[in-house]
Amino acid sequence: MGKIRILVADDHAIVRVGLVTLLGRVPDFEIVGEAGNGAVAVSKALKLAPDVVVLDLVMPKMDGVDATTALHEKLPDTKVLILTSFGTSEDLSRALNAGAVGAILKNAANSELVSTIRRVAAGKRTISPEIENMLANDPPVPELSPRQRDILESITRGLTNNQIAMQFEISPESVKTHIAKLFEKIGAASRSEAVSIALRKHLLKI
Amino acid sequence: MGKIRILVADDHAIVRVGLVTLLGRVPDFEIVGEAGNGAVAVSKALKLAPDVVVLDLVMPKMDGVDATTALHEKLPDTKVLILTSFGTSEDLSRALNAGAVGAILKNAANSELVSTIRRVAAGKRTISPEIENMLANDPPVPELSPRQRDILESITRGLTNNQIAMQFEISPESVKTHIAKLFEKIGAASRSEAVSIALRKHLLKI
DNA sequence: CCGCAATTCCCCTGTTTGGGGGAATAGGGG
DNA sequence: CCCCTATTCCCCCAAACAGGGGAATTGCGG
Repeated sequence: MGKIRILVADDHAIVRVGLVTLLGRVPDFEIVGEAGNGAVAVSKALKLAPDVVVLDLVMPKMDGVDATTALHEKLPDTKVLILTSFGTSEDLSRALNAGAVGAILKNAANSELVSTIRRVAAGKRTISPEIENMLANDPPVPELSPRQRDILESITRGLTNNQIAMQFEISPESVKTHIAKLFEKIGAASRSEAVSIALRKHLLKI
Repeated sequence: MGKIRILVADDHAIVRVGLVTLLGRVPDFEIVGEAGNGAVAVSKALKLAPDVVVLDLVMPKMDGVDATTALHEKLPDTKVLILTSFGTSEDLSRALNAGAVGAILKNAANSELVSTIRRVAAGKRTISPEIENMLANDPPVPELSPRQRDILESITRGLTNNQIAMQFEISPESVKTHIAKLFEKIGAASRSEAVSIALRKHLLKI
């Protein structure tokens, strides 16, 4: 009867202490390592081959989504559990598509976290009801094309169509076309609304 | 030689476990209570009269700024330390103006947190260098008037001047005036930039 | 190979915006 | 009492924007 070997990754030392303390009290759990960012999490996971990696979504160096992608590819048997303080449907669905087995909010009760880790270790996809709800009520917008992301980013900085055209060395007409398709994709009727959606849904890495 | 009596308030159980574990290991610290939101923090503080209240900035029921205001008014001898995961200059400066004695980021090293609590307990204003830096490089924008907030909120929802005028039953000309002054205040040149600043700086309670 | 999305460019048109000016009333602070 | 802000409203005008249409190229996936 082996213990469930766990690696925790969170950029906040206090959260790591909390996780280690909490999970360390569970008899069949064993914390095998800690990481303060996604890159360290991946490299430690490669050495330790834990059963479960508990990953924060927002971290410096490498975020939770990219870390999930890397872990899923290199360690298919290691289960990823996303532990996030809020996050949008976009973030969560990207992490789940990247191969995360579970997702839970940081304000979850301690017992819920423990049972979720047990389920995730067993390979059972486990999404907390709050997150399930979020994904259902606020479905993620379709992925943006690179150009659309560029232009959305420029709009967010307050640039005009002509300035954007100059920045990317394309005609203002093309900018207008990109913006029209972008609006349609994200469901915006104006640039202001587009900025609002972009920032609220974390459509940009800012 | 009394111990430093501490109340911790954070909506994440894991963070509270981390704080209790970490601070519990310090001989002259004593955790006298925990709270999961600002309202509970204030009511517990009133009963316990702790030396230091460690307050998260973002919490349900009552946020860190409002809790700081209440604590500063009712318990002038209790020192408030803001413990935030990110936060903007606006949030931090409001908390400090509300009477917080210190502010530190959640990604601070554990030893730094301990020494900061000791300094705060002694009444020494202690702002972590990162936060000091943030306040210096990104000074908070002046407070908005109620009407300006209303209109900024409407702009963020993507409404046009005419729609905003109808919503508040004023003329479109007045809307234009408010927007012009708003732009000047927050340093925006267009509505898109205004939305960007509003959301980034947490100018709206959204 | 065919379709579809992405990317680029063009036309026209009406609406919206932002900047400039001014002005009146009310209210808070020095 | 005077100043400054907030609030409301008015004028004019050039620039920017959104929506409608069309069209060409590339490249990917079925």
